[in-house]
Amino acid sequence: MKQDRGKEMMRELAWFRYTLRRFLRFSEKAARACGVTPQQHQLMLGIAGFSENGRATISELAEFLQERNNSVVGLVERAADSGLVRRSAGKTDRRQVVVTLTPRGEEILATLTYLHHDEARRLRAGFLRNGLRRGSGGS
Amino acid sequence: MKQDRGKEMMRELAWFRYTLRRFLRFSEKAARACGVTPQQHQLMLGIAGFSENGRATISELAEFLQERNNSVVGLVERAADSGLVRRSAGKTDRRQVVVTLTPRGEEILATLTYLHHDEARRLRAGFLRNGLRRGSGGS
DNA sequence: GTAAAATAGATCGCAGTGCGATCTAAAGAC
DNA sequence: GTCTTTAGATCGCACTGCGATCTATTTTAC
Repeated sequence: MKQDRGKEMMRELAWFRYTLRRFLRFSEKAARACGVTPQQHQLMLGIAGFSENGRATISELAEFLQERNNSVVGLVERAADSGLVRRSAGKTDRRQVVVTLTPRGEEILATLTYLHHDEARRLRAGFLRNGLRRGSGGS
Repeated sequence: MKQDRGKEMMRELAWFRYTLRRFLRFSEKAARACGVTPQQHQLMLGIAGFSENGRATISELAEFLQERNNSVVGLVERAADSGLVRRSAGKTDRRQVVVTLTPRGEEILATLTYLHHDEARRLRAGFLRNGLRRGSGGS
């Protein structure tokens, strides 16, 4: 019946989101344990892992974080105040602001990356195992 | 060198989180397009997909949403005001509050579930393809 | 049985944070 | 040169999740 089909989709999605949230809580907790906010952690990850050379503009970070431009401005400012990142004017385009990590930021990010790697792998392995069984519910 | 190993982990994690965020934004946008907040959507998903029989307590929903008890109380109240869910006292344990979906809530959730299914499947397939290549870096 | 401890929610005020609207400055179009 | 576009910055606001605290019910201890 159609009801069961929809019900099965909901169970699948619910499990998926629940697993996702548990991972995100783990991540937040890890960040705070390292003395930074979760947002600051993601900001640093964007600088080091999303851009090519470890330098990112506000707009690039906004894309990575899927946030509005102005939200990132404030985030970067607070991270700079905390000594995690550094801001410098762009060379070719002086409108741009290039954000890089400080040594302290690099150190904290390295720790967090190490902490996250296993957990993220587990998460994805879980998705692989349980998430793509198309057998349940018949074709 | 160890630096490259850490860098590779960061790129992997950054890509992972970026993909995740894009999915979450998609989900939020879909929810709002259906006239509910993203939180209300997740609440409804918890009621229908996390519990066994379509009835969930505040505590169960708090576990599903990975939030504090009191946060869920407010969320449920607003969802009830919007006519999405209904609250009733527990039979066996009168401390408990059992939350169920209204017909309108069911309808909206069904629409959202349908919208999400393909997207979630794509997401997980992407994780499967790109996320688990352990070849890079060898072992 | 009754008293104490534990549990499920509810209430209150607060802080963080992301957003819309608006503004400035630099770059590009013509 | 002027006009338009783009990259950020500034401001106030609204939402929402949390900690602390409180009430009501259930369970445990005796």
